[in-house]
Amino acid sequence: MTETTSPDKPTLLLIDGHSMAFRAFFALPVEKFSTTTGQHTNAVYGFTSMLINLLKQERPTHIAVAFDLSTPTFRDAQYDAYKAGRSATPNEFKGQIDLIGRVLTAMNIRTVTAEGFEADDVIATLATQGEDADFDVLVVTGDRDAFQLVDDAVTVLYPRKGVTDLPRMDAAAVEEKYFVPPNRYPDLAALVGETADNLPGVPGVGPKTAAKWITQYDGLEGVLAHADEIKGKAGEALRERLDDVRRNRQLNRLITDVELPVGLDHLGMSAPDREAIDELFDALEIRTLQPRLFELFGEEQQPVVTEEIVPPELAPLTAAAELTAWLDAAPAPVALVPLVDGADATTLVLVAEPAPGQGREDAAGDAVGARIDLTGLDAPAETALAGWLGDRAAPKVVHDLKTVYKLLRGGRGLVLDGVVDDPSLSGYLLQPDRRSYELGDLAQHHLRISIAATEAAGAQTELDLTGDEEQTRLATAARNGIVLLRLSRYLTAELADRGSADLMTRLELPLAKVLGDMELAGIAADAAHLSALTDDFTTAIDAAQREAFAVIGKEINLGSPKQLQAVIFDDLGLPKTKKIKTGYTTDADAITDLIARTDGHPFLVALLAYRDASKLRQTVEGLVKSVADDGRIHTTYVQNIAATGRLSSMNPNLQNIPIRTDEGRRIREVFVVGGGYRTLLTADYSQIEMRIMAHLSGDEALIQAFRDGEDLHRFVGSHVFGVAPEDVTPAMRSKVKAMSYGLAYGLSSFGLSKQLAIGVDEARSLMSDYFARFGAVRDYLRGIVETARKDGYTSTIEGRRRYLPDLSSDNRQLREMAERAALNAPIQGSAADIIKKAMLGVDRGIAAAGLSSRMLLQVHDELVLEVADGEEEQLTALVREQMAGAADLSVPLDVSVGLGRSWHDAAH
DNA sequence: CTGGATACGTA
DNA sequence: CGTACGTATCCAGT
Repeated sequence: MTETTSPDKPTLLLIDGHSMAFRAFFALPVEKFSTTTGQHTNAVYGFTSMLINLLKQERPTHIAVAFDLSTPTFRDAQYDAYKAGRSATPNEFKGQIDLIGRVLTAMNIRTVTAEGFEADDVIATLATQGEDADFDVLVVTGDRDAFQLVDDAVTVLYPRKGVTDLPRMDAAAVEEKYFVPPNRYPDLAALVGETADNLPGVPGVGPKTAAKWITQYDGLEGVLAHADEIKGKAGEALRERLDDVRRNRQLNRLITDVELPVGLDHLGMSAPDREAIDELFDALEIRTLQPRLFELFGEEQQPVVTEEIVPPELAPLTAAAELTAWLDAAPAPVALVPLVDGADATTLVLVAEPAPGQGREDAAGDAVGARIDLTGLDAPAETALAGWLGDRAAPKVVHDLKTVYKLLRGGRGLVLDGVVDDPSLSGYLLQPDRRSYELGDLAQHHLRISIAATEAAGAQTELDLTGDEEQTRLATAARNGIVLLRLSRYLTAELADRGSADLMTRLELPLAKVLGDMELAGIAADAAHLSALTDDFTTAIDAAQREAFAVIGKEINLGSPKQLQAVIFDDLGLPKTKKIKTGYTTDADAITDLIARTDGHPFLVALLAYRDASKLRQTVEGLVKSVADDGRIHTTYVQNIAATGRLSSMNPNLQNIPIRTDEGRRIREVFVVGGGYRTLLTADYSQIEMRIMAHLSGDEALIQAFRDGEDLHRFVGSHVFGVAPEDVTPAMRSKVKAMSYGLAYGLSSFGLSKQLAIGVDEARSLMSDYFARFGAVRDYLRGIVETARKDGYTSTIEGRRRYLPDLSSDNRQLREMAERAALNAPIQGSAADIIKKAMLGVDRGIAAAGLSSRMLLQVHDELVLEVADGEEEQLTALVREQMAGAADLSVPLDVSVGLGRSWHDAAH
């Protein structure tokens, strides 16, 4: 495979990260490598590409990448001007080092640094350790000082040009090039000098002269001792520079005994974290490298522990006595994995294994498993099972609790309780920005094990399963059960370490069941009204379309931005709007602006009317499609999508039903009270985010305003504009309102000016007046970003974290995006915490009072409930109490409640 | 058929 | 050059 490494010896690959990244940076054109967000990636790409080549060619068994630290080294202490005179690091390079670090982490390659030392010293130390342990050692660096390490075991790969041409500098190659053996290379370098390190050598002395002297006097010491014997101009120059040469030699000696946090046994090669690589390479838009990398590590070479996980035999439990006996004997907690056929759970697979320390030392074989055929249980067994499932004192672990809960409750009326962990939720609390919480992804990421089937067992729906397939499904489920238990052990410990155990067990886990109930309930839809709306909107669409076509004298697809651009900017020759990737935007803001500038161009007016109507029809049609057989619409809430802690709603999304326009609001008439219930109730928090801001900032004026029940925007307006509250005009009020909300989003004066259609100067003075009056708000917002930058994350009032690594990015766009996210996350996230607590309170309150009313929808700051006959008053009081009492802030939480037969009518 | 880009609804 | 989402459509790529 390679010419110099022996196949029987382990190979240690050591890379000087900074040096090679820098080479890569200059080898590849920076303008050709950047992401859509403007992050330059040429060094990352070049470095990673080089690394993949090296892994392929050299097949190292061990690997490390050494980096310099920005802190001074002992060399700086010895020589003020060490490395001085280097031109400043190009801006485009900064930050790519961090990204390379992230690539290495994802590849499971250790990076090594040492305070007070350079990467070279780290490499020299590891190379020496490797050599002592009888490794073949390869050093990849653009720093010639490394030549001193070369010997029979150590070879330097020194870039000739770029980062792909890496000739092997073994002892013979060094000697051929520099006329001295490797161990004397630093002697030679001391005489010749090293520009890169700002170490001037002896003028007029090049490698040839230096080598001659070194050979003649047996090393640098000899040369210095006999300096006065050396004749000629070069000898004179040497005598004038003796101190420089001694200093050079002192500085270019690499340290081979640096104390390092890692040893060789930490540096074994392992496969990359596929998911992390995918995520990172996608983000960096260097996807072409993925196949090259994964080609190196064929699936079978991934660190698959599947075969090490021996799924336990599954004891078939049918009789009540068997069931109880098994459950009594199983160590806690029990992993619960349902097998699904269609939408119905047919079999439950139960797995348990003692935690390390809980059982025997060699606990590997102690896992136990059982399966329960749900279709073949007699009444006593059914009762025993139901008792255990509903026993909150019987600890269980499941993946995707809400789905399992619905499956059992909806399909078989079995109520699940006592779930102590769900990795799809604990994984989310640990890393709310992840995009997948599939069992396999989590296992790979957190446990470094790779399971082939990431789907919960039982995703298949084939009706006629052969026996073998059935066995496979059972074995997969059993294996997933084990993974579930181990994952849960890890995640639970991590959450506890962080102090977030309560957030998990007292908020998210119980909420999953509440959401499950809401999804099962759904909300009744008025079918007749839906079709009436479809007709109305269709009429409006047709009219608008006819009008638009009449103006331009031809028929186009009004839904095609491309065709719209051609008509608006070419045919009609109207002024250009904001530039976007595909030309000029035709979004509503821009069109509205154009209408103003063209004095109401009829095509544009018709276009907006068309857009409005078709958007509404589209929404209505979506709803029509999602009405279930029970005449109700069942949305799905996703508990682990929004990085701030909010819920999201999908299939259909009931959190974006129109309300702002009269026409749109009519869609809310579709959502009505269902049979057996009296009315709908809506309850929402007023200005919850502003109240949270007042609370978190501790701004006395703002807090007092809320306590006094003032009209918030009027109050703020009176302070900002310096007028009496009653003299605040509607225009002033709306400006202040926009600004107040904008602040929580990191709004800039530019953004404010654009939104309010005022000058940037006016926007800026508006903001400074605002902050002059509400200084604590400014201090708070500033503090959030500082703290987040320091800690790496933001926190909500319930301790929910969001990690924002981009806060320290040197890419301005990325960094500023992270800063705005940091401003918003604690506010939006705290609001999410509060309404989630309120939902739990309402749910428990309803149960405790024995009411029949139920919660149906959550829309971030609003709840919609279905009220049973005669429960209006009690429920109103209960909801108010629970929502208002969900947090103890320094301001009251105002809740407004409305009743009505439809969502529209219940608004207030 | 998939995915990016665009547009737009909500809090 | 305002956060957080989900969905529909068009269109160019596979």
